[in-house]
Amino acid sequence: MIQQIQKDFAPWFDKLSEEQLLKIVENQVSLNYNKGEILSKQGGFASHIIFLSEGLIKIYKEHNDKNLILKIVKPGEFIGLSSLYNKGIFDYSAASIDSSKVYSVQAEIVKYLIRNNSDFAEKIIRQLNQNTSQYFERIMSLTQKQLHGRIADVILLLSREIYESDTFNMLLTRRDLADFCGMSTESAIRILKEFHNDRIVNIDGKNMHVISYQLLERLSEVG
Amino acid sequence: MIQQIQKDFAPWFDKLSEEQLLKIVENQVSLNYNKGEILSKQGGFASHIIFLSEGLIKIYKEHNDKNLILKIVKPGEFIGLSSLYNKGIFDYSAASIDSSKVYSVQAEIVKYLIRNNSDFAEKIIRQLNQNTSQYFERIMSLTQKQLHGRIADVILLLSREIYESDTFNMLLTRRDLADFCGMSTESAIRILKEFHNDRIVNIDGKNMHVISYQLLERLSEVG
DNA sequence: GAAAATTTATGATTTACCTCAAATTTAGGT
DNA sequence: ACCTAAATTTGAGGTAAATCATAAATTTTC
Repeated sequence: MIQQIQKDFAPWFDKLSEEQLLKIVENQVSLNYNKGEILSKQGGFASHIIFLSEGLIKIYKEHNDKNLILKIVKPGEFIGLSSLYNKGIFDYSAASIDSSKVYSVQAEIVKYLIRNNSDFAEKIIRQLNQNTSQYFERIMSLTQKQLHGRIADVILLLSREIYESDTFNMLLTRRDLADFCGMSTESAIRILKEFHNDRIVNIDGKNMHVISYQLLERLSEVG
Repeated sequence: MIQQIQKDFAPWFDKLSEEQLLKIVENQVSLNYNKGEILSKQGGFASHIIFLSEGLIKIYKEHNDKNLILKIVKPGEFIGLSSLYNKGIFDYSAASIDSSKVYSVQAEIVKYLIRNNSDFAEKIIRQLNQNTSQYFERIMSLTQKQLHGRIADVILLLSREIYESDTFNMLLTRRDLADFCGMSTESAIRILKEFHNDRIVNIDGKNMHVISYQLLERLSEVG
């Protein structure tokens, strides 16, 4: 059990003491989620930090029936870090896109580690800043680019950051894609088809193959 | 000198050792900026963290001739924290809205403090998460609300967070306001005038007086 | 394996907002 | 105080994208 956690968490916890590692093991629970299941709800108590071991999670904000997907989280990342010290309330919801395996660790333990292990604290700050940098990119994409640029951005993100391949099953529905890009589902569908017809990507259902990164980048650049 | 810094930075540095405080004093420089002057440029080296002592700063991203103001920073906050550990590059620009006084501290010193003072590290994380929470609100405002809701949001922000009064000189130009709300300058002007005519706010040049928070909140809510 | 529900798809219509243009006011520099 | 540049304002026209409507295809459920 300890070995498994050490392995999954490796880059995060390699500098922990035996005692600190034990504290985690004792205050953690392993959970499995099916596709579509909700891990946390916006406004709910953020008593735990979730570490994603396998699968794919979307974190999103809800506003007047419409959702905006803030981030797609892949294995090796924490979910809920930004709720630490933040009134103990999640300010977003999280749902499983694929069947996922997570470790749920008590937030107090993470705070304890931050206080007692400077290496860990530094890693947390590093991660938070990486997230912020991503959020800035998202803000620019969502507010300064029109539909084509935004769809180009999400395809580039999926290919490079999430699946790390030019061919992948994106799992996300057209609606998810639209919610990620801040547009209507119909618009997302139309532009995907356009990209397909223009031989920028090859799309069959949820299977996607990037034909021209160059064109996608160009679309991303011009907005 | 030390006294002045201790006073200005008080909530941040109250738990520092004499040695740590001295390290800051020795690796810091005090600077004054006039209205309109640029403190840091997107893409430039983030070798320093800026602590705002007096004045008002806007941090913004540049994209194809258009700016998006990410945040208005008021005294007591750091600028550039999110660039720590991040390739040493600022991912946004910062400019003085009012004449401002800042302390510029070497980033390495801040990293040193994070490593050697867990209380400080915790405060940094707390601040970063507070910022992130604000950015989430911004994302929702910018992407899910239409013009009226966004202008309502910025007025509420200025009144409650920045100037903490129902009557204030907002200093920001109409263009700044538009850049904050992700809309054209003309649209910002039109909606401000509309709010004025509808007796939601009283506007005379850059002087603003909030008449009805209730209506602003309602506009913010419905988007 | 049929029924129900969700997702994907496409066309027509509407609209919120941008862009352009041109006038007026305000601010900044010598 | 004057001159120039920048900021503010208003109107008209254009358009990107949302919404609405409806249908087909796919997935989920029992």
